[in-house]
Amino acid sequence: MSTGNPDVPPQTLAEAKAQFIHLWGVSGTSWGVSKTLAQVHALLLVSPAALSTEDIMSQLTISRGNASMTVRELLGWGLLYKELRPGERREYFVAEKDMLQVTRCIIRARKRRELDPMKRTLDQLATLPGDAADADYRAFHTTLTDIQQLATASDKLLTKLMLAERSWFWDKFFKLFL
Amino acid sequence: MSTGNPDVPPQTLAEAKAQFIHLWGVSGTSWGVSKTLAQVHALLLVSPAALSTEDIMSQLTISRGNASMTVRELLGWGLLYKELRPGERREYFVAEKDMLQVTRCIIRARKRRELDPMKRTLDQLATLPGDAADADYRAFHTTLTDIQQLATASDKLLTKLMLAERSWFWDKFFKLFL
DNA sequence: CACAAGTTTCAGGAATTATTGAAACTTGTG
DNA sequence: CACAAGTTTCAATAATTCCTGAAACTTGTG
Repeated sequence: MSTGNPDVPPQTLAEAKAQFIHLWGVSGTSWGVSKTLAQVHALLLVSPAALSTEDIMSQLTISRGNASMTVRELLGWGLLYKELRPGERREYFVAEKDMLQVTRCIIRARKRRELDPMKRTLDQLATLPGDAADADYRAFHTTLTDIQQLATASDKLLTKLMLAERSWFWDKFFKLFL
Repeated sequence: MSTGNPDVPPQTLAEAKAQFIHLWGVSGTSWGVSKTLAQVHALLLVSPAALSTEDIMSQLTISRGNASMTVRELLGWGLLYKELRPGERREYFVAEKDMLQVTRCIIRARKRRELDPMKRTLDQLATLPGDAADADYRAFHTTLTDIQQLATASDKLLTKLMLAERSWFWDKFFKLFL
């Protein structure tokens, strides 16, 4: 599979797929997700059929170890499903294709890994007692309280998005905001 | 300044500051922002007074070059202001402390750098013509259209947040969602 | 139980990204 | 204009993160 050179309008489906996989890899990278993880996800997002580890390895030219670990991680995020075929030992994987579900999975995973621990630390830091006459203390305390507030608001918003009904989601997200 | 070891409840303001700076650095890293950038930002967020490059270097134990480049980048994001003191050549920097503004700056910068280019590529890929009877093409086209739709919705939401009045922001963000 | 087919693990190497530090540059001043 | 005080640049290096590949493991089968 080619490099997916961007900015050249794709002529064939294979080119377009390669460009999409490349795009997803680059985007992932700039949001702290490893290139391979994003690319395996992209590959499966545009595959109508389930793919085996073997398929993934060869289509993305990555090692067996990398493919295996990456697939397991995506399963952990809830972005992939195993497809077991009777009489075959080999495992196949399909991506969750519903972008609302995909969004929910990503929000859930990142909230759990990053936002929640961060909030715990902030809570602890914000309680530090101190001298209200000390400018240093006041600056620290005010900033921490403000950040805490923002973190709490984000948390609640994300939780709501995560649990929302599809209809609620589109109602609010579209009618209200756009 | 110490390492900011987390999970140990801070006893002094200096410890708490160090922990906050550490936290911000770690969080930045997992969202694709360099540790130093996040830490310089954190340092200035909790400093009541403006700091010079010299101050930043010594408080975070980083090199002059690193401090200079980082400060410039934060200025570019709109997260820092220069403070010039009459009769002094040295430049001082203050952080934007209003977390709503901070949020807007971050949204603006990341939208411009990541979301916008991505949307352009998606638009191009989604227009690829093809055979509706081909499962491969259908999978590609459907996924791309869905992602495009999500990207457009996010774009609009972020734009609205970015430009919103403070009152609108809190009204919607709190009353409606939480 | 020996083997085949497939999966997982992980130490070490490769690739990427961040940081340093010294030299070049700018700018105000006597 | 020479100097001092400060800032920026960037090639070299350090640190981090990612990926490979081979060995160990698992599991179904004759």
